[in-house]
Amino acid sequence: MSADGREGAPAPALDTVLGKAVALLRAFTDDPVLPLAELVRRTGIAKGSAHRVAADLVAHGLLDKTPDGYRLSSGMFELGLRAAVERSLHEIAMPFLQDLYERTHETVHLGVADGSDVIYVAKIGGHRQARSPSRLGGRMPLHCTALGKVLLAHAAPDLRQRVLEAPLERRTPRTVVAPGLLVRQLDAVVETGLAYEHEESRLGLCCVASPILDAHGHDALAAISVTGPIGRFRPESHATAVRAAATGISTTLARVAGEAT
Amino acid sequence: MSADGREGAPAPALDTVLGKAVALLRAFTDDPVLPLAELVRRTGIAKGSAHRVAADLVAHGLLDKTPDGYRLSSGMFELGLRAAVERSLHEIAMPFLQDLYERTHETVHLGVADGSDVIYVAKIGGHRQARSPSRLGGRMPLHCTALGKVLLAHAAPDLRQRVLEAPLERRTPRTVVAPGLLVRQLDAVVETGLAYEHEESRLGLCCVASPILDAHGHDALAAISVTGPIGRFRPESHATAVRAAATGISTTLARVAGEAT
DNA sequence: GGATGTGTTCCACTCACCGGTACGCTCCGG
DNA sequence: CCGGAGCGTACCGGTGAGTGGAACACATCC
Repeated sequence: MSADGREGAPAPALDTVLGKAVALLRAFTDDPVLPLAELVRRTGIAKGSAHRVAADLVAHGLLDKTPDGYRLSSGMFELGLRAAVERSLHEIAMPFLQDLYERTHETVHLGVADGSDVIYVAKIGGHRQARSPSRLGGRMPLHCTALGKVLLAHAAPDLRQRVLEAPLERRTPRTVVAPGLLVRQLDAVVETGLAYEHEESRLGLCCVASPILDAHGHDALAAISVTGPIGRFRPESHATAVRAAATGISTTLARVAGEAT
Repeated sequence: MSADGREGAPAPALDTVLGKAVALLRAFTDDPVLPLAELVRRTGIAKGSAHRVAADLVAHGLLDKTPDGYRLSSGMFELGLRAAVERSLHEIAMPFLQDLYERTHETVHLGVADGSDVIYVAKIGGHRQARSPSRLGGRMPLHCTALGKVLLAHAAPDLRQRVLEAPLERRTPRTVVAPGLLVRQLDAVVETGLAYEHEESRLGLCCVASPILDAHGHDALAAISVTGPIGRFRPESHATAVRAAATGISTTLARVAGEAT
């Protein structure tokens, strides 16, 4: 990561044990295994403390200790999967994503917005899947993926504005970095219920996405997309299928949960 | 040696902040949202402390506070998905599970052993899926599922012995609760690389499973299964497909990671 | 050989954490 | 209308868990 725009971490707060613990857990972004020194560097916790807290986390089964560092344990994995909102979304969406995959045989994504990023909640792909930069639980900037553009288009006005005002990071030569162009695209997304991406996050990849809306049809709870290599994959030809799946999930979700939000 | 120490009863240790925090997080087993009083009841933490720690967890983005209680947040979900081992297993296995689903159109599971339970790491199912008792991140006893029997059959001798010595919980009239019979089944599993379940965890459901073995072909890192309703689903007819997928995952896994455990 | 990066242990200070106690609230049945 | 039960929240003095700097042991690499 570089200079980040992390909204999900409002306050590090390492003056308390809990703060340190969370900071340590949050330090695992891309690299799967981190040595103690790297943890100290990323979190700014004193070496002695980091050592002890990390050991405690291992004792509690949230971290594993390996010969060359620490890593998030399977206990952590298990805990995360119990998260209520994401789980019900996941369960309801899965059959639809499944259908979509069978129809297209390309990589299918389910993502939610967090801050100015999209988080990948589910990913379905076969052996010949396009080498997409997405990982389960991973993040990508909103503005450079189809999934993100859908979420951004339906986002609260202040988030949309904040993203547009900040400099748009260029991921590839084709990434949309002109705010004006992006705004026009977003408006089109709201209009059509579809967003496209042409090699804007990774060269060789393109993508269609559609929003999963709440019961009122206003806010986007999540979004789904289909991704494929630029050669064999024509996003337009799967647009209707993606949109159909998205509305299917939306209505099912609305039917199941008439109470939460 | 990978023989882990994780017991079915994870030591809470609530004499430290971190212990309390973990205890609170671990309290979320089945119910998605728990009121403070219930948390106090389950963990045994003093009300005052529970209140404060829970509030801290909310501040750190690991819990959400709703009108009627707390729940694991999406931040927790995100964190969990970053767990190294499970993620790479998940990513590698996914295409194979996908194939399996397309071939069978029945519910496909990927699970790992933890203590005397199996934890479901992945679950693929369509709209018409059998109402299985499994949930993503959920647990079931090893002895009453096909997935569990596979894992148990390849488990370290002491775990196997420990499970067999303890009384085997009866889930349905057909659950195998006789240790002698279970031993014979487990031996057959090692022999054939396949385990079956006939309405042993839930009436109306049956299941085939096969192990994902490590590079040496001894220990089971995980297992996969196909589950279907007793009426239309004949587990034997999918046995070879399941086993083929399992060995496919095993070899791919061995090829990718020659270093980690 | 020193210089640099690690992980680990030790220990006296101190402030974050503790939990009993008390208060306000909403829902009950009487 | 009122008591009581169960809930969430707030307060606060005492104290021991947590702190982090310093010192140590071990691998590398010039």
